[in-house]
Amino acid sequence: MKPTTPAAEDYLKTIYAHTEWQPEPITPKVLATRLGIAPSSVTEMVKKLAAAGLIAHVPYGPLTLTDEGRLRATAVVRRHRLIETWLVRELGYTWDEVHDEAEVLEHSISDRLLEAISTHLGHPRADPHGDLIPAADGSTARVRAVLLADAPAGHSGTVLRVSDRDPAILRLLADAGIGPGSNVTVVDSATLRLDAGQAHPFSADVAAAVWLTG
Amino acid sequence: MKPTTPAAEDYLKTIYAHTEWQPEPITPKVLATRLGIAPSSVTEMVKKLAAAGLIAHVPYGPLTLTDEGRLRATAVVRRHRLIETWLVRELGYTWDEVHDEAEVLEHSISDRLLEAISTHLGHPRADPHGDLIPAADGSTARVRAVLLADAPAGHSGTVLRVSDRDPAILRLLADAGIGPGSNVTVVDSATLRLDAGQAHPFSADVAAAVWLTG
DNA sequence: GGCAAAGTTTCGGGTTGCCTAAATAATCTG
DNA sequence: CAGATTATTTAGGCAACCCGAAACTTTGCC
Ligand SMILES: [Fe+2]
Ligand SMILES: [Fe+2]
Ligand SMILES: [Fe+2]
Ligand SMILES: [Fe+2]
Repeated sequence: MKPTTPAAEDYLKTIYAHTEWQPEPITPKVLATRLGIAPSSVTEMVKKLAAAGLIAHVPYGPLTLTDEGRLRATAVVRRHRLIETWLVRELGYTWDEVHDEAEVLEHSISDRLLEAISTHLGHPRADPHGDLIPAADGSTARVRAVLLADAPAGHSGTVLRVSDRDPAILRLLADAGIGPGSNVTVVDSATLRLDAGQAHPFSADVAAAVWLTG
Repeated sequence: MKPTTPAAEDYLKTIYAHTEWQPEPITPKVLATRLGIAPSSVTEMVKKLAAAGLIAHVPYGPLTLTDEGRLRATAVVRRHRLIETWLVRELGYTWDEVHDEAEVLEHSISDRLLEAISTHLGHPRADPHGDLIPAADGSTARVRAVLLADAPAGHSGTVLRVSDRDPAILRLLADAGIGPGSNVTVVDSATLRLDAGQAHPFSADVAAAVWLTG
């Protein structure tokens, strides 16, 4: 089967990522927005990916990965998250600085290097943001999680994951001492209590980026 | 000034590398061969690089770097060699395995990551093959060296550098225990004595890859 | 049901970087 | 120094990705 190009890898990864924490498949419009390109460009690439058997697509319908497509996607995600973990653990990066670097390197490193890094790190299961790292065979654990925005007042849980899409949110949370593993209680729709200690107000943006145990 | 593409970086790097251990500037034909592409492709890219002020070129003449071009080239060489050093020192690669990986990564890592790696390694001055690593400002030390093929019988010296172009040669030398820092004596045009110890026959290919102190 | 808005695709273009084949310039050789 | 060889450039094409504008579906709403 034909090797995937960096551009194709980004399409597959983004299609995959969209269903990682919610069920609905992605549409071309949303995909175009996420990738920062024109919808017409998506149509074109979608045709190629469908022809290559990596995605299923009926005209005007949503985009879903085939088994082969999902395998390719998780391979990219594995690269991305291992690179992020490595940058934080070995090279002094903070969790808000690693995403962009990983975005590039995920398309460049060889399988050999990837596994060397994984071994070097002791085969971590999650990246600095709490995202699970798929295994080399593509298998991924599934975790039940509740978006902070959807958590009722009084809900108590552990922070599982923070989306790394917005570095500013990551810096904000780091300053508050909140990250994966933190035990928190939702005081009200805009306030969080950390470890039965200090209360922190939070914005809607933050609420849409933080995931807690159910 | 316009950022360089991976392809352009490879052109500049290869033009630079050609004059690193010998004076004659490279010709389009040789450059095409080194890059593994057609001569006409070189003509095309050369026009762009000349227009960008990175190389000097008169039709049917040789290719030489401008100051700006040399700066860009040494930046790529710095990346390449730091990556090679990092792979060997931190990730268990042997010196014959690193070149191809570095060939890709040199175009992908950010300045930030490059300097983090350099710091992590304690700012090494040479890569695993003995090639000097240019400083961040582009400055490079110059070393007088003699190609083993040009060394007279009886010549004694230290191995300064082994070309990493042919991994087989690197494996051969590693097996013989010969590398940068080894003290050797040229017995005759096909035999080398290591540290006044064991004698090793060597081929013309090896003789063209090993550089000794003068 | 009918129509406007939103989403998707088609179409014509543009850039980068590569190719082969053919033309042209430079160099070598007898 | 002329013909042959080699190097270089020109010309025409191709694949990967991207774009905007226009056409065409689908959806949402009165
Ligand atoms: Fe990320
Ligand atoms: Fe992440
Ligand atoms: Fe190398
Ligand atoms: Fe090297």
